[in-house]
Amino acid sequence: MAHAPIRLDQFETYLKDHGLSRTKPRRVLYRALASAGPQTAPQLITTLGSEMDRATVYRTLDFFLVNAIAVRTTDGHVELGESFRPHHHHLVCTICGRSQAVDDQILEGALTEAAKRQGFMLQTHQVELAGLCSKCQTLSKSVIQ
Amino acid sequence: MAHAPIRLDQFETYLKDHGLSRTKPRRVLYRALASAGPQTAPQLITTLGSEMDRATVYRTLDFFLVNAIAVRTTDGHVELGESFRPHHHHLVCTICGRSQAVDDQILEGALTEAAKRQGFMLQTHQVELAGLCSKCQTLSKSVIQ
DNA sequence: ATCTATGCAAAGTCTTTGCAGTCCA
DNA sequence: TGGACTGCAAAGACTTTGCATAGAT
Repeated sequence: MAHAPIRLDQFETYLKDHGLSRTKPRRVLYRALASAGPQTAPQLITTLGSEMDRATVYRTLDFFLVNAIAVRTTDGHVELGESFRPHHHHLVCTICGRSQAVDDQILEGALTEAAKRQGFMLQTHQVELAGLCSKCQTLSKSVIQ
Repeated sequence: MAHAPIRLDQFETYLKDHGLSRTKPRRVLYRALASAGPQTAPQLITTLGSEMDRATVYRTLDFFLVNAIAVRTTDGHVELGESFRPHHHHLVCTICGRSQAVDDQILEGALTEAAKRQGFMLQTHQVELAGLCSKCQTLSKSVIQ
């Protein structure tokens, strides 16, 4: 999964502007989410175990969620909020749980048009897609046949 | 939370048509989800603990998810899938709060195509749109100018 | 009759919590 | 310095797994 450059200074500014403490664990977790995308707590613990305690991962995750620095996705992963990454939606595989980002201008346009057909001027939207990824499509076929 | 009548026969038919076993625990879990709406595994275990084993709750939940009988929501709850409750999206006006249903085949097609572009076969989706309804667009213009 | 699903019980993970020490503003 | 944050360690909650039995087609 490709990601935009890590805007660590944007994060620091955000904390400062909101009167929140800037600590090492918060920076570490922010970098992890910015560079590796949506992850679960256990995944982050595995990756960051040497840099911060498990309890701190959970507490910092809660802190991020409460302060809108991150959001939870349909499949239980956590990712940076809208302010810290480009706008996109999710596509989750219902079998293997793999999740990938959708950044699709055609889809964005379709949403705007659909709203317009009903007389609305679209301001915001949330979209969650779920289905079978290419790998699981193949696997389920071979099982069924 | 108000819910549509429990279509247990629809569920039975679905299982039969897909060559899946119809068992008591599956019926119990289905009724629980149909009558009480989205719930977490622990909640279901508390409620149904006397009727089925914890392990069975988890296994049946997985079974429901894999077979698209249920889906997972953003906050980690599980609810019945599209086939077992009316499909609809919402369009909410951010000023007057008026909400209307969206039943737009073009939009549905656009979602399917967007998933396909990433190699996914779309099974379910959730869409929430928000913006200004025609009336409030007019009103806000007259206020601004 | 065969194959699948369930219950039981135990093991394995994940998450939360209390407290003492450390770091930030 | 004072208050907030972190690490450590233990407790608690959640989820998964193996195996024998019961149930479904």
